Order: sequence, then C-alpha cells, then structure tokens
Amino acid sequence: MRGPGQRAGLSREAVVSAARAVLEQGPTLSMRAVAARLGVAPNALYSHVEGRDGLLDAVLDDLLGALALPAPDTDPAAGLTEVMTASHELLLSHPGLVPHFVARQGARGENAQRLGESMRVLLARAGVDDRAAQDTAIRVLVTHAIGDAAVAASPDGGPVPVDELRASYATGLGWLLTGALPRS
Amino acid sequence: MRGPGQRAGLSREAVVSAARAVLEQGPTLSMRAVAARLGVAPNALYSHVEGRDGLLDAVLDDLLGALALPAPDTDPAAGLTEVMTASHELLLSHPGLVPHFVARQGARGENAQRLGESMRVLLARAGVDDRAAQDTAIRVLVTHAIGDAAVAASPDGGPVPVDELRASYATGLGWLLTGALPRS
DNA sequence: ACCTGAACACCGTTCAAGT
DNA sequence: ACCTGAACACCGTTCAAGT
Repeated sequence: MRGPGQRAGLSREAVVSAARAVLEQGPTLSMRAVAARLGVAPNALYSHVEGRDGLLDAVLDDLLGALALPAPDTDPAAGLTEVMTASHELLLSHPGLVPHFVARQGARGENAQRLGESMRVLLARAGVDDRAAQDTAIRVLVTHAIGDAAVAASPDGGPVPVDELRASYATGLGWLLTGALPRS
Repeated sequence: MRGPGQRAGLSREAVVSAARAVLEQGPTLSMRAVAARLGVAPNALYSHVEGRDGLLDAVLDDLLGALALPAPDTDPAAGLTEVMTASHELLLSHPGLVPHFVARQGARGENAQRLGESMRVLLARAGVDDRAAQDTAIRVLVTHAIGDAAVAASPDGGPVPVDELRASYATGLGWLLTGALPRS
C-alpha cells in the first residue's frame, strides 16, 4: 500500500530487530520473512543491510553484546567455563544463527572480539602467556561450542535429546580446559 | 532427447556415484546438478533415492565404508586418534557433506555403526566399561570432529588457514582423549 | 536516499501423464 | 517401474524506475 518513493521509516536497527524476531519464531532466517514482518518489499532491506550475511553478522554481534563478561578476579577455569557456557547457550537458543556462525568461523564483530580479549586475559592469568597457545586454546574451545551447538540445532530434534548434548558439552569442556591450562 | 516412458538406465548406485562426483567438484550438492550430470530430469532421481537427504545419507555412508578400521591390537588411544583423524579428514575433503552430517547428528548408516562399535571396543580396552561413559566419550569426540570440519568447511576459505585448523583439531583431540581415558 | 515492481537465476518436490 | 513435462512454492539478489 505504498508506491515507489514513499518511505517506510526503516532503519538498520529496525531491520536487525525484525530479524531477531524472525529467528525467535522459526529456525531459519529469510530476507523475505524479515521484509514481510516489516511490511516492506524484500529488496527494501538492502538499503540498510549488506545482504543476508551482513544481516546475520549484525544479529549475531547484537546478541553477543548482551553476554556478561566474567568478573576480573574470577578463577580462570571458572571464568572460561562461564564464558563458553554462555556462548553455547546463546547458540542453543538461536539455532538459525549456527550455520552462519559456522561459515564465518566464529563471530568477527566487535562484541566477539571483546569476548576473545577477556578469554585471553583469563588464559594469561592461568599461565598461558604465549599468544599462539592462547589462539589454539580459544579456537579449540570455540570450535567445541560451535560443534555442539550445530549438532544440537538439528531441526528435527534429532535422535539425541538436548539435555544429553548439554551434559556432554560440559564434560568435553572440562576435558579441554584441563588440557589447555597448566596444572596448578 | 528422451520421451516419457523411455528408460535412462539409472540405478541407485549410479545416482550415488554421480552425487559423489558433484561433491568432488563443488561444495554443495543440488538434485538438479546430479540430474544434469546424469542427463536426466531432476525428478527422475526420486525413483532411486528418497529425496536430497536420503541421497546425502547414502553418499556419507558410502564414504564411511571406505575408512580403515584400526587393527584389533592397537593401543586404544592411538586407535581412537586414528579413527577420529580419518573421519575428520573425510569431512575436510567433502565440505558439502558437513552441514548434512551436522543436521543428522552424526551418521546413522551401517558403516557409521561399524565405526562406532570399533570405538566402543577401544574404549573398553582402555578401561571405559560403562556404556553411558562410552556414549559420552564417543559423542564428545564426534562432535569435536564435526565442529572442526564445519568450521574448516567454510566456503570462502575463511580467515583461519586449514592447516592451523587441522593442527588445533589434533591438539583438542589429544586433550579430549587424555580426559576421556583413565590414567594408565 | 529510500522504497517498489518486475525480473533473474536458482532451489526441492509433487503430480499427472506416457510407455 | 521408470522417466518426462509442467508446475508449485519457495529462495537471494539486481536493476530500473519513482519521489
């Protein structure tokens, strides 16, 4: 009910917000679904967002911005468990983001970097000073979260219940941390 | 150049084989590409295979059937490393299979079960007798392989080179195994 | 600058036919 | 039983226009 040239009052924020809403409803995000929710033609989104991938990037970093960072004085192992569990839960509750997160090899937004830095601090406090060793540890931990979330995000529910996956994630995370951190 | 009713001489094997060829070429598998390679209408495949997911299942188990099982007398940790590394390499060389593998929460074909059984034997020989503990260990190991392969399978090559991902996979695998297996 | 309409080049899958 | 043609219901994205 709007001709060419009539403004719809869109904004980048509104588009990202609508995308989040679409992802709450169903497991996948399509441009056309976001546009429909905004009462707008599909191609209208391209004035505010760099295609579907750009939109998913924005949504992902938006969600990561809401994650709580561990307190500066927490025990390193506890802090790392905290961050990784929170990230894992975030992915579990937004399955539609997982394939994109996977394709992007982890997030690359500013909030993702903020999380990465906080992990570096914790690792350093645990005695992992070498930057390459920190990289490896972070990559292994993030990959574990991505892999588990990806498996859990299977649309049909899958043969393995989510609770068991959550439990095995915690077990694996513990094994990885004792491997990554020097003995105290 | 074939009218309705004329046979094309297709078979399930031919379809699976064509699908493998398509996956060698590019990162994704579409029904229409497989059909084109066979010189056949897209819907002709449905006489031999249960849709795209069924076809991917068949291709995956076909590939798993070619994996070598560890010798019965190998050291458990070495054997598990062997199986998991081989599975990981398989996924690395067939990125198009990874999203499906992820969605299926690991393979469920007969060759996949064969691999699972051999892992159980190795775990038991290492002292992991409890079946639930074996399940957890296998799930963690498989998830690690899936997660790493999924990250490595990113289409654009991604910011992290495959060699580094392969190295961090090995590191993580080592951490997980020392966590999973009782101290010797 | 922002939005629309129409189009392009794809998908997987189904259905009614033909032999 | 096996295959085709046509169609359905989708995709993401681009391009030329309109204000």
